[in-house]
Amino acid sequence: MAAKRAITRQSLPDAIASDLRERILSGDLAEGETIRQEALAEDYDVSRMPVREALKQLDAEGLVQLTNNRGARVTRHSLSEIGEIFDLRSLLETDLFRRAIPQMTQSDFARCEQLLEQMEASYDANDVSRWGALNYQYHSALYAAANRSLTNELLHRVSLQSDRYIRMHLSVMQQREPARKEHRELLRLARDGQVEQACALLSAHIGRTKDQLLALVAAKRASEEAIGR
Amino acid sequence: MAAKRAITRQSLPDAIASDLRERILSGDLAEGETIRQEALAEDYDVSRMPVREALKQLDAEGLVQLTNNRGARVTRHSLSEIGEIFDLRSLLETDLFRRAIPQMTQSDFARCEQLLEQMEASYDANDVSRWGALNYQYHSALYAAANRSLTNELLHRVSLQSDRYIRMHLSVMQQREPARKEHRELLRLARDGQVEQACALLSAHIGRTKDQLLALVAAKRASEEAIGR
DNA sequence: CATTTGCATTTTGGATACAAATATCCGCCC
DNA sequence: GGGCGGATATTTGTATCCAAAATGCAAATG
Repeated sequence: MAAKRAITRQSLPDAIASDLRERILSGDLAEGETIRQEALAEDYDVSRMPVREALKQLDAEGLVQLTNNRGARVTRHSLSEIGEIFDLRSLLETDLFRRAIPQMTQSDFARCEQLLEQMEASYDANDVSRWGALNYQYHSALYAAANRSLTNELLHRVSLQSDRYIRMHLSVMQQREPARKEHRELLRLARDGQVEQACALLSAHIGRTKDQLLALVAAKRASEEAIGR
Repeated sequence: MAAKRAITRQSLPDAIASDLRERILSGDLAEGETIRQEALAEDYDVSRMPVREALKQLDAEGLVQLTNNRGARVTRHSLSEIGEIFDLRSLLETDLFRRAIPQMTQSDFARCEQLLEQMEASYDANDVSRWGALNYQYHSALYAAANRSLTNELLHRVSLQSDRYIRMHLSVMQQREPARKEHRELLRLARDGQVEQACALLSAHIGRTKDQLLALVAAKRASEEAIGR
């Protein structure tokens, strides 16, 4: 069997969870879709047990919803929940950024710079999945100096959710140039130690993404609704 | 249709997870302690499988740490991490409170009032476990009007962690009267719609708890250290 | 003809059994 | 005498099997 790809260092449930996560984030598994354990087990050529643990993990991450004897569904967020996700990102990220800026060193700046370039490259190449990962890494690098592992972990969870919707619509988002500029500007303000301006820009950046995305998701759902009936 | 009389008896893993959670929060399972699946399975008179799922869930909640073939350990936070936990609470709770206050209705206030009384009663009765639950419920009730389920969920996770340390030291905390007053004051400010003052007080309240607790935990660890060597 | 009840199928939940991985301990070599 | 390596024992991870729960369908009854 191919696809087995000895990730042997990672436990089987974790490997499966990673793959499922990617499938959900990429939209391969759609919102609301029910997941049958047995089918997955067959797909991955393992028994249902590791699949169950993987699902449990994703449930904890909020990507799927596990009901008692009724299996797993890919979570579907309401528009207001999607908005909330971005508000949470804004809240957590500005807090991190505010703490990080005074602690940032040259190597932090260098790493951010590097990620920024990779991110722009992946964007130009239309590699959505890679862009999503890099976008998270870039934001993460901005906050690394804050040295706040728990907050970062929380942010990671939240970002997983927002990534789903960003990636779903990245191709049609008109934010190309503005976002690119904003990302650079964030770094510049951080270098200059302009804490409050930097946080304000970050907040605006996330807020703008939120507004754009909400409009796109709303439109998409409206059209799906229209087809559905 | 009358709201579906929730017969939803919780699944075995959930039940086990609840009990384990309580044991960890109450300090019955100490920090750093290793947990053996088989021992637990025997305790609860079930197979190891539901135990595994329960542990996985607690791992996701951050109460235990699961290493590959080396089993589970009760997580032990550094002092700075404990501080971070309280900072997170402060961040999330002020955000919720700020959003909630303008939306609060008479029934919200009434519910808060009621919980406040129960909380004080349980405190007087030295019922630490009950106090912990009520304290969370009270804070939760203050934020219910914000209608932010995801933020609440995140807060719940974070609060689980802080509860551990609060309950560990509640008996020796000298915050009895000040805290009681602050809790009442929070409600009064909310009633009066004094958003910023209320949030400032909330932040100060959590900050004070943090400082007190950090001192107590530091002292406890120092003495344990001294005995240990 | 509609509604309800019972049966069958499907799907998840849990237990036992077996395999893999890790830690421990003893003997051996340096 | 101390450190290293291998065998054993303990513990975790995975698979298969059986039981219980839910859904859908069909038949019977009003």
